[in-house]
Amino acid sequence: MTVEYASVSELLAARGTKVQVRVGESLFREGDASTSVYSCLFGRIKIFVTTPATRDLLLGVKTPGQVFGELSALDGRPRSAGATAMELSVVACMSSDQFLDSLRSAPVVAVELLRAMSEHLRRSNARIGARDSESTTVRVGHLLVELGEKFQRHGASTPPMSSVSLIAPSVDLPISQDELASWIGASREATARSLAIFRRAGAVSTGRQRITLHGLDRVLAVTMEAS
Amino acid sequence: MTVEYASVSELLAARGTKVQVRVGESLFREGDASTSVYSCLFGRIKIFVTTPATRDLLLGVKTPGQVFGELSALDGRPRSAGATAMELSVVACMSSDQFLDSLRSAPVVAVELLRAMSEHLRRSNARIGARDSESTTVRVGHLLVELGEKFQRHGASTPPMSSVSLIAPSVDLPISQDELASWIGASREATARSLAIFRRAGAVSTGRQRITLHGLDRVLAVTMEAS
DNA sequence: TCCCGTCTGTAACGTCGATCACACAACGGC
DNA sequence: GCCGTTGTGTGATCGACGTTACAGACGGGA
Repeated sequence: MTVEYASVSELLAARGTKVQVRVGESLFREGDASTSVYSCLFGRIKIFVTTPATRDLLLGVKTPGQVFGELSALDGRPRSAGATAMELSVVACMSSDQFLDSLRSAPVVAVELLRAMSEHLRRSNARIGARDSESTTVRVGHLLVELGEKFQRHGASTPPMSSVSLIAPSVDLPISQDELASWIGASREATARSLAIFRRAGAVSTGRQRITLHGLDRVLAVTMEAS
Repeated sequence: MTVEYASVSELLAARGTKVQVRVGESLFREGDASTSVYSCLFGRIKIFVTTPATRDLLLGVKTPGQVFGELSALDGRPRSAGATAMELSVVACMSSDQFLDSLRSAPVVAVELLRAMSEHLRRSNARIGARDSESTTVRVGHLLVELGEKFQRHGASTPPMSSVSLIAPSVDLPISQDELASWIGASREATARSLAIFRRAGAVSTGRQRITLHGLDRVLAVTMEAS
């Protein structure tokens, strides 16, 4: 007899195999034939496609409670994207067969997964629309806010330096400009130029492998006025 | 007692309400609160988002047997895209509630829908990747091939004019350059220039509201050499 | 500590495509 | 048939971004 779960992440947390992954370690790569499904329990996993030569393009960042790798588990086709740990993480995984059995015996979980995939599809479609009509600066701004939200939740944020920081707490993003650039599909130089705009506006500070956001609202404000 | 169906389209074909839609008629628009789910029984339905002003961006074309409008039915959020008939069509529709009940009582259908949505997600992600690395001409070529495949299946193709046509049958696309341009997210002028390349290569003929493909393989060949 | 590799920051230049501008063809209404 | 409207085809200009190039900063290893 099986216990009832409300979502795929609960199912995986309870019945999946726990695996620890180190920074930069890859769970699977684009084109792989593996069909396991994963759930992030701790840490951050980046999902990306490798487009022309060696350029990655960020599709999303998985944080605790989020499921990934479900596409190949559902249709049996090769991985459409790669998954790599951005920091020390713990994931739960399960074989495609066991996963599909669970879905068939627990329709509630299947419907919950359908809802989660709806969100993905909405995001992807919105991104397709945004691609054409937004400048590099706007795309940089959106990505910074998105990453900022992901990182401020469980991440180590900078201690407040003044009373202003209480209103707009700083968030450190431990990523290089190269990474940032490839994620939004722009050159590193264009990304650096855009970052300079945010820096001059006081919305971010930049350093080696580090981008500090001085309040997501301020970043968003600069993004907006760059229309 | 409910009959067992193998897929959502079968379910809708058997239990949904049939509706006829005329050319240009809209089933729902982006932002609408409706939550019905649809299946195309006959004809072609285009799915699109409206980005900045009055520009549409094509997300897909639904042909008989394909389901659409399922995102809002699954998560209850507003329509993320619009649906309009490209020609006289017949669709089957069902309320969100009845749809969700059916999924819960028929896990096989839910899993089948999950597989279909996996495909959508793969397509969307591939498109995000393609956006950055492909020129207008290449994007035009891909769209022409995609539309050509959709239209040659059930569409009225031009009668063969020579023995060559047997190898490379012509397909008529009844669309304007304006539409084509907005679908790939380019200006009409840039699209017209790209079409000129295909025309000079003999891969297509162009006319008023009409693009005739002289063999999908030839279109693809020109697309390739435009790398 | 020194040195080299990696990362950041910026400038110069070329190119693709958006925008503007205009000529012409096709179709529709009168 | 005549003319207004809509759609096609193409040239000119301009801006944003990719590319190339280089200078300086930081960090790790010998």
